[in-house]
Amino acid sequence: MADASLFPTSSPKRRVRVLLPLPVGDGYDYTVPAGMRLVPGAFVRVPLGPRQVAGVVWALDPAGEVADDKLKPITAQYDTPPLAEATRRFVDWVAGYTLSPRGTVLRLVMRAGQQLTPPKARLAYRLPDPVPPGLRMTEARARVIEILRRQGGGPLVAADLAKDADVTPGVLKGLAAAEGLIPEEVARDAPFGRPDPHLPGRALSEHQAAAAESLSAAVHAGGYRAFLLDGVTGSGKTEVYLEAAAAALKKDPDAQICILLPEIGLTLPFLERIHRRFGTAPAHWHSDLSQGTRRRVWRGVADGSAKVVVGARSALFLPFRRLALIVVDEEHEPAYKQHDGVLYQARDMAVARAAQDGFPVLLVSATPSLETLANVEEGRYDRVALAVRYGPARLPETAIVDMRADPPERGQWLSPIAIDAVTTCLAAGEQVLLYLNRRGYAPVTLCRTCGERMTAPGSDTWLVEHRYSGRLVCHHTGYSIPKPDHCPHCGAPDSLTPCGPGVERIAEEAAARWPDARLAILSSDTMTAPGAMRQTLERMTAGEIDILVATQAAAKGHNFPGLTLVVAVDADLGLAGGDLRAAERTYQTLAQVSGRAGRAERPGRVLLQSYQPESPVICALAAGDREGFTEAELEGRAQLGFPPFGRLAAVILSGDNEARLTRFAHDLALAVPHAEGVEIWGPAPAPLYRLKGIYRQRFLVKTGRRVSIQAVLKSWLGPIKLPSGIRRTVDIDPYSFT
DNA sequence: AGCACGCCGACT
DNA sequence: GTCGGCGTGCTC
Repeated sequence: MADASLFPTSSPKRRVRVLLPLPVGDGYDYTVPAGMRLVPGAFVRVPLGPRQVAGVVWALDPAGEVADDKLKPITAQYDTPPLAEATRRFVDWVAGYTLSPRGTVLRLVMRAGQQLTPPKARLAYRLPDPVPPGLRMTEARARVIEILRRQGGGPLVAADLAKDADVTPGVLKGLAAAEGLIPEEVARDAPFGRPDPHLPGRALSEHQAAAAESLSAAVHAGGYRAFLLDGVTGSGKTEVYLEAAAAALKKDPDAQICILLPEIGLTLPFLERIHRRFGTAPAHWHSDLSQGTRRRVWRGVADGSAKVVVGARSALFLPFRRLALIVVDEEHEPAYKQHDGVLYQARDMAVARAAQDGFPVLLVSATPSLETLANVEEGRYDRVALAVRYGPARLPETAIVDMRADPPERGQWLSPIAIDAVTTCLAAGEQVLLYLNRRGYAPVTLCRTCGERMTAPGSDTWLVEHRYSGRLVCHHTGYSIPKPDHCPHCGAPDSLTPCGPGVERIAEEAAARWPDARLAILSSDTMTAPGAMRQTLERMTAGEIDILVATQAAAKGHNFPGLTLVVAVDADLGLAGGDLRAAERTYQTLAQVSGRAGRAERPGRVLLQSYQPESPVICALAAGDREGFTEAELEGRAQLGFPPFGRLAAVILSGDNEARLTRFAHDLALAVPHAEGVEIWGPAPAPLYRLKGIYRQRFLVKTGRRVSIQAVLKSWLGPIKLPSGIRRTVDIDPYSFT
């Protein structure tokens, strides 16, 4: 028998649970190599099959079912600060709520993966203190030392220092050799500035000051509270919530603040506004940042040096250390709903995060969502109202044009009343916005000879004519073809006819009617060049455009001082279709578009062209009666038990084999649970039943508000194995139903 | 998510 | 006879 002392009994290896940013659920167990000290939240590199992946230590000494001898050791630990406990708890909660594997939620936090490797170090120089007295001085050396002095002694990156002092790198090397400079490696990334909450903000109106005061008080008191900051366009909501952010920073200089915006709201002017308020540029985050910026922001948030973070919905999943306030601007925007991967509603997740961590959350909108209004009514959220427009601007006057009584000429879309209004407006040298939320020339193309409706191959989607590019385009699949001369179905020549209007067609009509007016189209697809959209918006602001024909790309947050007339070409658009939120969304969009008119001294005018002028949405808009509209909508939803009075989830099954898909959907229907407060409808063909050769069947699940819809779904779907070739997605709180 | 293993069509 | 298509399944 061997001497035991030669073979030291290895103490049982320590085991940790590592969550990986992969759809492998709860992660795997690994052993900890000797000498490695780990805390929960530590970022580590681990072997996974043949490769190495980054993950996060989720638990120390987990109760592991996997045998010890199967465990591999952790490869290395990253220098990144550990993921804060609050952020880990948030990942767990989101996974549970959205019924997604934890790993996929962690993937949202870890993003591209390269954040973990520190940026390349660069050579920098610092001034010794004191500067050695015997140092031989030259003019060049004096300039170098002067620049460093002004920067508090450095360190400054060598390349920048040489450029600023107008010296060659040799001068720096020589100085360093003479010990007049101390070389140092610094991280390449520019550090984030410390925001100064004490800078004077913009002067606030009485209303703004009062609102800012109540929000700041809540921030100061600490603890969870949800607010709706409710005010019409132009009432100065941004200034108010920036004061709340300042209050959070005054209370705790290490606090972090997350300001969420729809992607489209992340404009340079907005960022500059925040820069001015805090004296330093905020960190900003969205889906197509460059790799380097992404890493800089991610690391800045992780180490706590980025204090004010402005970003699109995914910013909510940054690795915050000390989140103290979340602002969700334009909270009603459907853009907060994530549509692939983990399906989440960022606004709702933000509220959950605030509740978990115990800090305030501000939802901001001129046209709040019904969910939020219901929460206000039931006392869960506090409403802070900003009723009065800041400055000289006034609310526009809104009128309905009954298109049945005042129809446009055949083949045209502007009614005589609207035409008169535009003509008058142009004569006065003022600007007009013709709003139609439809890209392209015509939404439908059909053959006059055989009646064939042009669709994308393998899909039920229509091809939209774009005259601008001379193509027929599918807005859902991206498919596009040059517009054919002959009907592809019956071969008849010159038989394809555009049906209905898009912005291009309205622009054509306007150009013919007002040939002298300067006209521009604003929609996402006429703006292919980067910056083209911004350029058009700037020209509009500068008064270089008389008539802007625009989709909702123009609806958001821009200020056009010369704009006095908005015509909603088809105010009914969006009301059709069985979408639960159609009316709400129509109301919000049209209200936002209306808000574009008359922001300057002149009062604005809004014309809503409608074929159903008695519909509640149109009437409420014309009367400016948000309360009335809200009441009616909420009443309708309450009767149906729809959100916010019940919970809703969609289960979508998809696959390329139609028969097998349908069969499986019916099998699933047989297993539907029958329980109090649970209703499941389906299967039914989902909207866009066939898309790129993939068929989709849908179930809708509705439960009472007290029922855990997640538990219902788990017990129903959990035991049923998915056959191959069929995919299943579960969407809690579905928005578009598509 | 990767990556390997595994079972059926067109080719050096 | 192989090369390779991507369906299926596994990674502590």
